[in-house]
Amino acid sequence: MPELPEVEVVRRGLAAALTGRCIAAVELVGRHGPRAVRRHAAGPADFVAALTGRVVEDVRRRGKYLWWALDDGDAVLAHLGMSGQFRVLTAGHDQPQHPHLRIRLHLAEAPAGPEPHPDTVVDFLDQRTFGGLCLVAGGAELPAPIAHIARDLLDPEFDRTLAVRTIRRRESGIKRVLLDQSVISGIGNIYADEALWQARVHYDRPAAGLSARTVGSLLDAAGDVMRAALEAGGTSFDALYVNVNGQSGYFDRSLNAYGQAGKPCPRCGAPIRRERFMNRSSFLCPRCQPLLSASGRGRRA
DNA sequence: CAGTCGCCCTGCTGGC
DNA sequence: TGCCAGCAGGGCGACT
Repeated sequence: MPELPEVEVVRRGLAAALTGRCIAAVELVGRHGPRAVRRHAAGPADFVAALTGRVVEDVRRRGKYLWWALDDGDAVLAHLGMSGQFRVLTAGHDQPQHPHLRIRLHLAEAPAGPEPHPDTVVDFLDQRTFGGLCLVAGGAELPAPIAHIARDLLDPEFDRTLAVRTIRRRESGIKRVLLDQSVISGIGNIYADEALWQARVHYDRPAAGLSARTVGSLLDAAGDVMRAALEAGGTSFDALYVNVNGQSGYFDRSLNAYGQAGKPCPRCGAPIRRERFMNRSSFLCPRCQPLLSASGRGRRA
């Protein structure tokens, strides 16, 4: 469930722990350790060897991806998938290993000293194993595997006018388009439903049939809700999303539609409904978010 | 080429 | 009590 706000919380935590540090040692842990680096084409052993001794210069993010810019221009690209977590441990990491631990990095102060920093470890945990890391040559600015991902709503260079135009050219339902990371990145199921609720738009309205003004307000709503979620430390329903210190965010208390089936719409009081769409759940207010606009406006050919 | 769909995976929950 | 279906769902590859 990590979407943009959750990944940004993680990025900030990793930046504080990794920037200016050297990766002194890399462990792939257990049966699923190698799986966590499956996107590294040269294989698990190469990943470990290639990463060891590298110095992290910066931690960057686009949409739901984050990457560590290394001082030689390469990058370590990471995606949390459904359940990936980074944990920074500065002391006491001799406790029993977490069952979902896949990768453990031992840090040292840069320039690389002969001894690993005794107390600083970065762990990658992943229950459902959809996430993972890989090393991308020359990827510090923007790793090639994610070059097709569009800028996200919190990117200073995000082009709202361009995004509105792109969305309105798509022959598909609006939620499908919002979830398409090549159109705008960072939005997942939770924030898509929240933005649609905020803008009073049904998830299956054809994107091409929406006015530029409606699409604009939808983007603004998505940006607003993700900024608010970021301030709240992200959305946590369970133990699957936490920050690098293992703490939950509390934005789930502020959700208006997602996960609220049966509860009254905070705006009009009608019960929020859960429907299946794209093999996922969609939550909406049937009164505020009608599939057909009130005027009927049937543009049937 | 744009759009759609199935699959990857683990762990928890609910029904019988 | 135990078993299994269903659910959670981001992203990619394979189709139409």
